[in-house]
Amino acid sequence: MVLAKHLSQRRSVTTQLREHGLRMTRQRRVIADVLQQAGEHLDAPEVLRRARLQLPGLHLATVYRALESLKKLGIIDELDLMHVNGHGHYYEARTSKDHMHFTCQRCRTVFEIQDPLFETLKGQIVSRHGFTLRVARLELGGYCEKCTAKAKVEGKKQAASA
Amino acid sequence: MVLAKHLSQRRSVTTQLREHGLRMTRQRRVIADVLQQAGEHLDAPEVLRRARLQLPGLHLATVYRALESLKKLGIIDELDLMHVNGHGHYYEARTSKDHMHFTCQRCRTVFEIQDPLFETLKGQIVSRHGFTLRVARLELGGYCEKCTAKAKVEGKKQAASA
DNA sequence: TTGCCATCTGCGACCTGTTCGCAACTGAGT
DNA sequence: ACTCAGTTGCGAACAGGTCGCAGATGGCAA
Repeated sequence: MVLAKHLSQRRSVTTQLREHGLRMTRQRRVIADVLQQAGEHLDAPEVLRRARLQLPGLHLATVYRALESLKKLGIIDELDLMHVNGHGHYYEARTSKDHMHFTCQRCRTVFEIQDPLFETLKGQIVSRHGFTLRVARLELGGYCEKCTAKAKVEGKKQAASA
Repeated sequence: MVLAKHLSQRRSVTTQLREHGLRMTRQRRVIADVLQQAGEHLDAPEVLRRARLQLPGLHLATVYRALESLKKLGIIDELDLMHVNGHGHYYEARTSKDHMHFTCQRCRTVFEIQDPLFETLKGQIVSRHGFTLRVARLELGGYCEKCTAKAKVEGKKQAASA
């Protein structure tokens, strides 16, 4: 099942690449696989690290070039995750259901959120403005439930000691 | 009217800074004013250029430090605008009504979009997950209405010549 | 199956956007 | 006015990402 899924996705990636005059190379295949199997958002160095398990000579520049191509084809999405760790970017394979990302600015956990209202909102924007939508990125930042509680406790301590 | 608005906002900025142990300096005041008067999203070098009209010796590093402080206080927001021009960031003063940004990846025009559904969606996320929401950034990319039409024409040309 | 060539890769140098360390300066409380 | 923690200008440094090039390789045609 999982294999079949990957094969079918791979074939479609190959086709999509060809439609844009691009080739399916070993490097691009491995990089796309890494992202599809990860499920999670990875940064470029992490993609490199994982891809090198299968392709030891792979270079970071190639990873960036592949990510760029896959992004243009809409196969992967680029995220910032509120820049909680430097100014780098994160990448993840696009799935059928688009989701949002909430990043806790205290513990740095990233939560993936789905809400049908997101689809509704996107649809409304497209139909109202006549846009062709290719990417939609909703990123949220703040405190997660746990950290909201912890921050409240700390706030009281600080107030008491003052 | 405009002046009064600025004065009131400035006082509140000063207060907010003080609550965090920060001072209202000439530099921060000018930088905050530039952003509030611009209305539009500006990148750091553009903020520097405009602020230097009032404060010629201002340094880019100071601009970055001020933007960082104002961002932490929630007075301004940081945007990527789909990185249509390099990897820099854009900044804008936060207003009462949060809005979304659609960037045309062909002509690079940025459209600001408001939709009450955005507020609803944010509210729903907060209430469902117990998050404390501090920043919400919805960035969209694709083709604007004009460019969608142009791309269609070009697509036909290409198909005909092939 | 081989040959061909446009596309792609590894590599290191490079570039852009942002941050840092430090000495001098300054806002704002007393 | 005095004080001093917080701030600034400055240049050097840093991180993330891009580029140019020479050699390798996909994948089409014969």
